[in-house]
Amino acid sequence: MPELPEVEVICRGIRPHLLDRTVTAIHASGKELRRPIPLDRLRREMLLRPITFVDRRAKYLQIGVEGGARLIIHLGMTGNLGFFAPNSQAAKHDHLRWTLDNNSELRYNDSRRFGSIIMCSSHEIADLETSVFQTTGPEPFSDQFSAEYLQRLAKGKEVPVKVFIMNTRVVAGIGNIYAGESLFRAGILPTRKVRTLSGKEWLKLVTAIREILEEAIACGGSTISNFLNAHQEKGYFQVHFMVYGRRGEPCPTCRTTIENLRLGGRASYFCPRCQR
DNA sequence: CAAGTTACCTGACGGC
DNA sequence: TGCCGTCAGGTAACTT
Repeated sequence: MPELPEVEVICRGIRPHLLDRTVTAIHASGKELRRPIPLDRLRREMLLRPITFVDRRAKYLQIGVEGGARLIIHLGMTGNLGFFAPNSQAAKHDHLRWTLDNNSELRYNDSRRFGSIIMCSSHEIADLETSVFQTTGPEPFSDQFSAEYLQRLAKGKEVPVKVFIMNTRVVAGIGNIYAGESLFRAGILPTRKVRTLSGKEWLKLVTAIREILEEAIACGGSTISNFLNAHQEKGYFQVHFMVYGRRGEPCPTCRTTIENLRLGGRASYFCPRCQR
């Protein structure tokens, strides 16, 4: 489900409800996610400690508590976090619930269970960049993410550009939808081998990625089937999709029929005329 | 090493 | 109505 914009929208939605509150109880469904939920650790590190920050890094949410411990959540394909009133009915696939000191609840729901819940103690925080985030590349809005950086990394490589920008080691937060939409805006075919892109093309791509992500965040993310923000509201960036899911439809720019193929196992949509 | 494939899991949808 | 195959917003562990 969530790429960078959706995770950012969730982050902004839950932050005001969490800051300066404390967690008074934690309940789990008993089902495993990618890995077992470390329930004892969560209780030991989080309970009764005021929450000091709520942030996003790549597609991870980070919730810090006083004393330095940090909860790190990845939503996988179908994970979501929401805020709920006291005593409201739990839904199917709610796998983790944090009760706050005002009795409201933060809930983690994930039907496919590809997400992960990681609890870091205060003395594990210093090593985060070489542990949890070891395979996580620069943020797309950081100075480190530039045309020069991409061109250097791409040198001599045969990978299709869409697969390259979806590689979390190359850049954080870009998944299948926003990779495809960014390539359309940059006028670059998803199949292009990265060693063939010019500096000018890399710059167009960096700019397109930043614009698309910003616009998607401003729209509250994209709701394809079930993404909802922390207050169970839909995003609406999906109405701005130029190519994603539009096989057989006319290109919004030139009316050429949108095509579709599989790259790295993922559906990839493009306009064969606007993208070269 | 790089590049391609598979596995993890549930649910929605289309064809028959 | 139901059964079956295919696909889905991610990532890492495999294989080649």
